[in-house]
Amino acid sequence: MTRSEENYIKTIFHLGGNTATPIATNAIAEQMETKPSSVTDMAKKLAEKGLVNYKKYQGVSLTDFGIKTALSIVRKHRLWEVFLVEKLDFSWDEVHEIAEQLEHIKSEKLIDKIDELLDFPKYDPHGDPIPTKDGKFMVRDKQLLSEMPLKSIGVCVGVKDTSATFLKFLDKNNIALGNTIQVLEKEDFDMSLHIQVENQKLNISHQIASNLYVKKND
Amino acid sequence: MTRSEENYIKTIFHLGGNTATPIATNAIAEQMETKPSSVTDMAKKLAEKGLVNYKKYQGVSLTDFGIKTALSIVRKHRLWEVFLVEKLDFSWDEVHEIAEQLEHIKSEKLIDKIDELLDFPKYDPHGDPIPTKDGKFMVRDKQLLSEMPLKSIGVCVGVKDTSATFLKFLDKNNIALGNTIQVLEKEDFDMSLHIQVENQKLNISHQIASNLYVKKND
DNA sequence: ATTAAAATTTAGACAAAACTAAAAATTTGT
DNA sequence: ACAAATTTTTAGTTTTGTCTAAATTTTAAT
Repeated sequence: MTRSEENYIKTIFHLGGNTATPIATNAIAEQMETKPSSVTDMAKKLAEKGLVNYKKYQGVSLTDFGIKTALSIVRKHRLWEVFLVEKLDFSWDEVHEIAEQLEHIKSEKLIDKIDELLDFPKYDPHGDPIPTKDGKFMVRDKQLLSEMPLKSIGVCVGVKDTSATFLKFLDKNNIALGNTIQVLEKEDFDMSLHIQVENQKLNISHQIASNLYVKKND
Repeated sequence: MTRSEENYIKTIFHLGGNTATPIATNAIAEQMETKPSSVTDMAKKLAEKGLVNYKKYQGVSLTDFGIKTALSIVRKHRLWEVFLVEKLDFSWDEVHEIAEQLEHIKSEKLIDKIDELLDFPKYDPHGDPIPTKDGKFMVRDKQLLSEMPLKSIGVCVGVKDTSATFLKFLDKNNIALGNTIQVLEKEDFDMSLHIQVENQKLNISHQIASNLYVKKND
């Protein structure tokens, strides 16, 4: 697998191509900041190799083999992120770009050793689950903060947007994974929220709330 | 810098192109298992970028900038090797291939953090010096075991050949860096040596002896 | 049900990095 | 010194992954 092939597989996976729903050429192109025609070319190549299902004009979806491959790349990416944060003191907004490179390192043994060194973490620094060696991963029951009912209390368990700007915003406002969050008020006008994070009350926009995952207390 | 450019720079450095002596196109091609014509192409490109001195039919040598670049790659390679051995329990015969990939990861901060995590090692697992961030490195006063005078005693400080087969041979014979070695006898016929390594006496061929570096006791 | 708009594919081109085969320059042997 | 051998370069081709522009198919709207 070339680096480029791996990036396509990963993108299709993230766009949901692991289900039966095929992903549109355009959607892949947009996500990868490339042209639709390039996607078509690669779709043919990946179909040839048995990684994706592809029929002209019908979009692209991953085969079982493609999903297995995607999970292996995602596993590497997320384990490297944990490594960077836990062992090298990187902050959660710095690790994505570096992990984008490290995920392509070819050595089964290396990533298994990293996994072991980190004591087999289940989640990455952004709260995303890390697939195991055999491709299984925890699907945590979580919901967007924006969808939590009024007064409900939960624990912040992940972010949807992992861009440095969003993560830095959270840092600045002392919102971190593991924090307890309660929805105190919802503003009908702009859908902004008044929330309490640990001992601090603050207002956040709908856009912020719809990028934070919370596990509701039962 | 592309991965390919980096590999050329590194090869030229290892062939001694850091000195004023230019390296022959053929030598580079042979080392890299590529064709001389490919080397010519790349030489032009690297000269264009100010990394090498190149005049037709005159061979290739690194510019100051090229040397700086080479040292940065070598630094990364060797630090990753130490990391693999010290933190992930790889053996010294497994790390080269993986480090060949890791050395191309682009992040100054990453390699500096790895350096720090390892407590700024001076040598890699094969005894080769690790350049510092600013490109300086220790040149240890060492000599080949094959050139040691009879009866002299030294400490094993490095290997010339870093192939897995050679390193495994050393493991099998309990020869490791840091061991004290004495030359007990030299066989004129085949230049083989009778040596004592720590508490063990053994015979080694000239080929083995000429791939082991020793620091002579003063 | 057509037609307009949008999405997708095809065809042809390009850059990087490699190759082969042929040409040119350098080195070597006598 | 000069022919032969070797080394190096040039010229032209290939592969991978990308692009643009044009053609085609699908989707949406009236």
